[in-house]
Amino acid sequence: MRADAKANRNRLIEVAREGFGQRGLALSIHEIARNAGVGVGTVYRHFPTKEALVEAIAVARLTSLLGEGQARLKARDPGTAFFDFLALLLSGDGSARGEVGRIARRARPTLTQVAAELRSVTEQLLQRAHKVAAVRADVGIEEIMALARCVGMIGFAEADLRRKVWQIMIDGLRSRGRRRVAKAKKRRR
Amino acid sequence: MRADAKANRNRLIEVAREGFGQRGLALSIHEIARNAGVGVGTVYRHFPTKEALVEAIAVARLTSLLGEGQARLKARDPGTAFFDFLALLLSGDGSARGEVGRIARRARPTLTQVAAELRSVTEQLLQRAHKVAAVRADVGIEEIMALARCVGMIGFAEADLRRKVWQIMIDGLRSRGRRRVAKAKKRRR
Amino acid sequence: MRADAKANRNRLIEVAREGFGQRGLALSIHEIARNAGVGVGTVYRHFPTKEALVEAIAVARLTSLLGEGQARLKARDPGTAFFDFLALLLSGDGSARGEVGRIARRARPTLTQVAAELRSVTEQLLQRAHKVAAVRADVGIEEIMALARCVGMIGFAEADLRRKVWQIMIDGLRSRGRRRVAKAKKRRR
Amino acid sequence: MRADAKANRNRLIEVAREGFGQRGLALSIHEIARNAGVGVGTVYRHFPTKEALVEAIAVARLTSLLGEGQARLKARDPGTAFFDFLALLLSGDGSARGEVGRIARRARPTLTQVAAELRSVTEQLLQRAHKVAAVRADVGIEEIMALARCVGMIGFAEADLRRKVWQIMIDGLRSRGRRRVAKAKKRRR
DNA sequence: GATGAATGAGCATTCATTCAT
DNA sequence: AATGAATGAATGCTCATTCAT
Repeated sequence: MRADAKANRNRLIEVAREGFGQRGLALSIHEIARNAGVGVGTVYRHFPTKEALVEAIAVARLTSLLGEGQARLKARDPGTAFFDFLALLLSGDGSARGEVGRIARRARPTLTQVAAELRSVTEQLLQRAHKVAAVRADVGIEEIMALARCVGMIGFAEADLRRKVWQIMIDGLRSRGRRRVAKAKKRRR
Repeated sequence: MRADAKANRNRLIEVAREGFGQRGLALSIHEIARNAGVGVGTVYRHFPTKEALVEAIAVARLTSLLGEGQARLKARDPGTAFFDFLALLLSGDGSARGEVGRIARRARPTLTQVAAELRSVTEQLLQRAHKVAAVRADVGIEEIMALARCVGMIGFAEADLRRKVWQIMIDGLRSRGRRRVAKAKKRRR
Repeated sequence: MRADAKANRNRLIEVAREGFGQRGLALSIHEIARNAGVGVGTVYRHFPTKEALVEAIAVARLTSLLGEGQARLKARDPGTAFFDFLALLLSGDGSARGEVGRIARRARPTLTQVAAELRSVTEQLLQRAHKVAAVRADVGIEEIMALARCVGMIGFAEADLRRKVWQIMIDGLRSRGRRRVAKAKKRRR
Repeated sequence: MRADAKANRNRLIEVAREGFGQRGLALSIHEIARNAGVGVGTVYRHFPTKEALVEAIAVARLTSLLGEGQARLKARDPGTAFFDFLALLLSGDGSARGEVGRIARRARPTLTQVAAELRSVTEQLLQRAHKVAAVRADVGIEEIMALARCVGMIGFAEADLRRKVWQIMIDGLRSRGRRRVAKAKKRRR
């Protein structure tokens, strides 16, 4: 039954992530339970409070991003590595949006820890990209994190908006020589 | 009496806008009433539902922006006019954030109407700026509106994040010749 | 409508007192509301938490006892005055029983204040009774309050038990000369 | 395996008795299970419902008292025997308090049976004490049982109150000749 | 017009109980 | 026999909305 429980837990995180992405924190635990096909008690067995569930979602997402980032630290082309990773960073589904994000950002040891590591990896990727002049020289880690958080606030239902903003941002970050190429690609879309 | 009622209405919009900006939709009508110094009944006299109040806030904000935009249509320098207006567009206080924005965006005739007009004015300003090459040629009205909505989602409490993102965006929109200047200014900050 | 509200408040205290007396803290606010013929919201309008309602009940009861005690301070016969008052003190309906009492006794300014005054009045009545040797000399205020609290824990549904214990206690408190008379009366029952 | 099960059962009764004494019926089965170092399922294997557990606790306690009482039926000094037994009767830990007692008192064959036997033994001890005039003549079995139940309602956390009331009661029950001695002892405390 | 008392649906959370492993 | 995951009814409490004054 361990396996079943684990499956339930993952199912819940998945269902809740989608739900929060679409409807924000207003989504009730009852509805999450219904969508996941379990009773409310099961949700509470896995996550003692709604906030704990939100945190679990955030930790899962950041941990996954962290893995992706670390994998790219050894890539041949630092520019590609950075921009590919950035695409992932900006591809959130809005589950971090608004109040959800605010809760998630309340000092929660695990989350804070993972967030710090993620930032660190991002910074390393950025520095490597800077070295080959793939990124505008005047853009630092602060700017990158700010953009990521900003885009993260765009909701699930607005995938189009998200993609557009994200394209503009990435495009704006490339250093000039590169940008021309990027624009060319974009035009061809 | 009319004057009193009108004053109450404006007072309510103002108080509610601030409140929603800081605390999101979780802010209750009771608290809004208390902060405005009236009874709940009075809030409901002016706005039949909470959503109606949210819409009124959005309409008030967009109407004000619309006025600012129209005034800038006759400006001498289309570049300055556009970027000044953009600054206003991006200076929201986060009252459109998250759930608030979602409600406001539900098809509501008045709001839709004002939003369309605002978009039209913005487009005109953008075109005028394009003519003098003040803005990157590959940026269209869609991109501008997307950026504005995205930044609008950043909450009140995160003014710093907002300013940073906004600076990066505006900077990224200038056409190359101009940008150098902008960057120079920014560096000196 | 002030009057209606006041009536509702009193009705609620009355209904809740009876209910808690019979069923203890397990009685839900929903049931109290139903018994009082109002919605739950109305209960919460008058008492912000369940504990506040419990406190209100206790304060009402102690305040009433306080009045009775003060009125008896000027009585001609201190013995009769004391024992009559004691009868009131011991006539609680069990609403202070068990957990209810424990909550009520948690440091709550108003309640603590009234309780202190009640104790003071009881002490004065006891001292006056001591002067005419109506009460056993070795019984102090501590003993009286202990007995009162103890009897207060007997539930509503056990009025018989309450009366019996109470009779034994009062009887045991009289000084010897008096007791004989009391016993005689009791025998005649 | 039988032995294990038996040990578990006793462990549960012990743990639950303590817990209920301190926290009342609010104590959950989960916590009892945790404190006893078993799973909830094991609790339910031994006691089909929470009420059954409460009853088992009461039966255990009364059975133990019954044994003590029977042992004292042959004592040389009926007065000492009676008052010693009374001390045990009044020394409950409050696990019968409030709601717990109410549940236990709901007609439950086993419990009712044991309670009747306990009452019978107590009555015999009382009668023997009456014969040597150790107890006030006007006190019957009803009074004794009433006092015992009353004191039993005083909670664990209020050991002082319990001891005080208990002292007063026992003191009040002695016949006059004896009481003087008792009082003397008490004074010396 | 304004007020605030009343309403009750809805929410997060708890916990006795069941049952697959 | 024991375990603990799952269930869902029930509870305290909030809040948008209505309506008598």
